[in-house]
Amino acid sequence: MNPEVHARRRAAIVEAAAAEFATHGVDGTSTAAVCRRAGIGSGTLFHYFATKRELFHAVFADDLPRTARRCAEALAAPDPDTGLDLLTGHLIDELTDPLAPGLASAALLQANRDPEFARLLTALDAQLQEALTTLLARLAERPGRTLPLPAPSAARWIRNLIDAAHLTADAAERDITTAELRLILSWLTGRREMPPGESP
Amino acid sequence: MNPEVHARRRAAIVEAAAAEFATHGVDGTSTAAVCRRAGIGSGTLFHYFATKRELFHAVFADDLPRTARRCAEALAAPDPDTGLDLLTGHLIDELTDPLAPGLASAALLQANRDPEFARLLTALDAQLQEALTTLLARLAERPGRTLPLPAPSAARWIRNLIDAAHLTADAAERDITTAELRLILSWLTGRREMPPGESP
DNA sequence: TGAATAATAGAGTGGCTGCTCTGTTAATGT
DNA sequence: ACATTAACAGAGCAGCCACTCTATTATTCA
Repeated sequence: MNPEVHARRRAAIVEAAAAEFATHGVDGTSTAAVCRRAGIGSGTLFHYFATKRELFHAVFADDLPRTARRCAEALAAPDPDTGLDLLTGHLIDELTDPLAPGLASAALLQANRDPEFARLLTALDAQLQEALTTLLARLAERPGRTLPLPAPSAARWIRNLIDAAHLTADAAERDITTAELRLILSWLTGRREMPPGESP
Repeated sequence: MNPEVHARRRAAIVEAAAAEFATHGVDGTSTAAVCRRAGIGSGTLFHYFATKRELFHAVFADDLPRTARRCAEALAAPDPDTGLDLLTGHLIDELTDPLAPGLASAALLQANRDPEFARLLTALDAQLQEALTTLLARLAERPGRTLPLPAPSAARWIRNLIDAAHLTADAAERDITTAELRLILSWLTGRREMPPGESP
């Protein structure tokens, strides 16, 4: 089969699986449910993925190259502040994905008992951590700019904060949440002025 | 049977269940595994709890009165800062529980599909949210004390941050994490000075 | 064209699960 | 002492699950 077609069909299965995993968790999702949502037979599912576990991994593994590209773009920005805004902007945009909270909690649970999956998550986190740390270190070198925490710690808390926002994502209050999140991030990155449009 | 004995045996089962749920999740935990760990037969388990779901609820429901007591103590403190330290201190102490990350992620997943459990978690969160908001509002009334966020928002971010710390709890870096957490909390509560023992 | 392989469907299977049922022992109240 | 109820064990059951097997159709390529 044309490899492009193969990739597209595989991606469609992964998408259906992501929706099921997000709402029912890994163990709560039956392969039959994924097949129904994807409109395929079970034989087809196991033709593309050897096990349910491998299917779950695929949901997250597909994010690796995208994250890498975003990190590279942010690091290539002329200004570290611009790069940070770019990177955190992407992360905040992902808060609008209604599947995000469910997937995040399913992933955390799986990481507790699936070392291979834990390594996958670690790789994803490490990409972000490294890019954020580099950008923050560039900021800290600027005269008159001091960070309240060392660059690696600040980077970790930026990730923590965004993870936390994911977990409490409430559609009704998302605008407030993201505005406050930006305010806290501006403190973490040592900015004196308020973000544009804010006047508390 | 003596009701005290009944309560003690019930608690022992809940404890065994918590350990299983934390490491394998709700769906990944079989009632047989809980029975083995608790050293009882399946008949006994279902004599104390009608369903597995009810058993899982019990793991968290037992925290309700304890949280209520702590909130009352914090609100009764003479100084809002002292009350906040008391409350956040308890929350930070819970980071040392090795079961916490697993239970937290299991709870998040369950809240997605079990409305009754979601209500239970909401009740737990509401207790904390209310107490924190009250204490922060008292702080904001003080002359010369300004909070970077409104009291309810600040309260929510305090909970968010601690939840996030739970999820990323790493035994090796816990001291660093809690120290940094305290620093961020001192900013969120509008304190000017650094926490004692810190000199960045 | 024809052979080889990929793609797909879906019935079937062995194993596990939550829970029930029955029987037995211990505690309690009168 | 005795009746009643609580506490407990564990065999058994109906249902579900991940995955396999077989058969059929589509695609590729020499």
